[in-house]
Amino acid sequence: MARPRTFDEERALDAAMRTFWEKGYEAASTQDLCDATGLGRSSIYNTFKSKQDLFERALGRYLDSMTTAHLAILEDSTRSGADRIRALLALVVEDETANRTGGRGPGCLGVNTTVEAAAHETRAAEMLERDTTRRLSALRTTIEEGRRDGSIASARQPIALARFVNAAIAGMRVSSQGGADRAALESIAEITLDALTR
Amino acid sequence: MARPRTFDEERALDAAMRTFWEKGYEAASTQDLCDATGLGRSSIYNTFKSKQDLFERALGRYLDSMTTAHLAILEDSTRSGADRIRALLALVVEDETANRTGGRGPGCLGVNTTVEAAAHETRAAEMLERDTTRRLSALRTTIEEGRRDGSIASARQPIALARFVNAAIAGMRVSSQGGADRAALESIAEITLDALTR
DNA sequence: CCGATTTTGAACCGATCTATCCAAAACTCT
DNA sequence: AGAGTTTTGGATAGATCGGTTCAAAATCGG
Repeated sequence: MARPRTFDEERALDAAMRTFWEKGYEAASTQDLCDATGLGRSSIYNTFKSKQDLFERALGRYLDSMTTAHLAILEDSTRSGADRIRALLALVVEDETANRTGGRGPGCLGVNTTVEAAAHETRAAEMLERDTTRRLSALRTTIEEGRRDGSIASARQPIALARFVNAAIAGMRVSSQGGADRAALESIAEITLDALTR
Repeated sequence: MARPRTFDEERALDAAMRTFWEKGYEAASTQDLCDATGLGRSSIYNTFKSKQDLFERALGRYLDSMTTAHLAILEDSTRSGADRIRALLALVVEDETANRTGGRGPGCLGVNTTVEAAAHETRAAEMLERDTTRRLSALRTTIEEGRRDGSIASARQPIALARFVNAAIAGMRVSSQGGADRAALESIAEITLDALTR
């Protein structure tokens, strides 16, 4: 056929994702993306239609891996509902402290995009909306199971509790970017659980 | 002396603030700022040192007005501690739904800046840190008073509860930008209060 | 009413932005 | 090996970026 690629598209996507993650959509220049991926402009524009397209693919990759990991915890039927939520929040704490060696880290690309780009970027907003729906659905199911197994005592509607937990995660991520340390995040997680279990 | 200004610096600052608020720091161009304020480039650069300086002043103005309003609620000694927190969360719900006629609104400039710019903009990060300290301090005091007046039952440390409430507010703001409607925000606020009162 | 001083608008600066173009290189298939 | 196809790097385009310069306009004190 023809000359084959000398790079791995998945790897390039990962590198691009990290760049958008660290710098934000606007602040990440095509040159930054070239440097990060090790590709030339032509290769990038040949593989991806535009910076926007590359961003959307990177965002999709990020959301999918992140939410898949969260759903795996929420669907672990060997633990009580409350325990799964607890484990989920612990993972978020781990995430936020891991992505931060020394200074403050890049936070969560989903939250960042919701705040920075969801207003103008229709496509990204749609992806985020689908992701939120997926997360809320899993959270609601887990909470309903927690109600049944007795680990979740709150009489609030499961969907409302699900939105609450999702908001709490976003709040923890913003707090982390605002300088909250691990202990602070852990205590926020504990109190979030109080609202469900007590 | 000399020719006087034909514009009101405060009004210009407000217009600039709104622009940064709606578009974000990076995405707001100097042309956008000229259009929004109605000023020429020269007037802007004569009055403010740079885009960065203008942004910092706009951010300071925003944080101060926002946090002053929040502190007024938290320091209203005619209400119980829990009631003050409830009123604060209600104000946030009001804010988020008011800033959003039809589509989704610009959210909160404080949260936006924490997510978008706090990593690179040292000055902005310091302003946000001071603001957070101020907010947490007032929240902690209110929570301590709520413990004394019996409206707040949680045995968690007041400072931890303060961080939790602050994170909940950020979470509500991100949720709002992610498309949550008024009813959703109200239920998140209610459940946030559950964690304190029960 | 005039000199001093400041504001103002418009032109302009170099840098950088996203994106395209093009010719050389690299590969497959016949 | 040659024809055909794709990748690749570098040059380049056109727009826009933040910021400066400058002369005209406007206002003051005297």
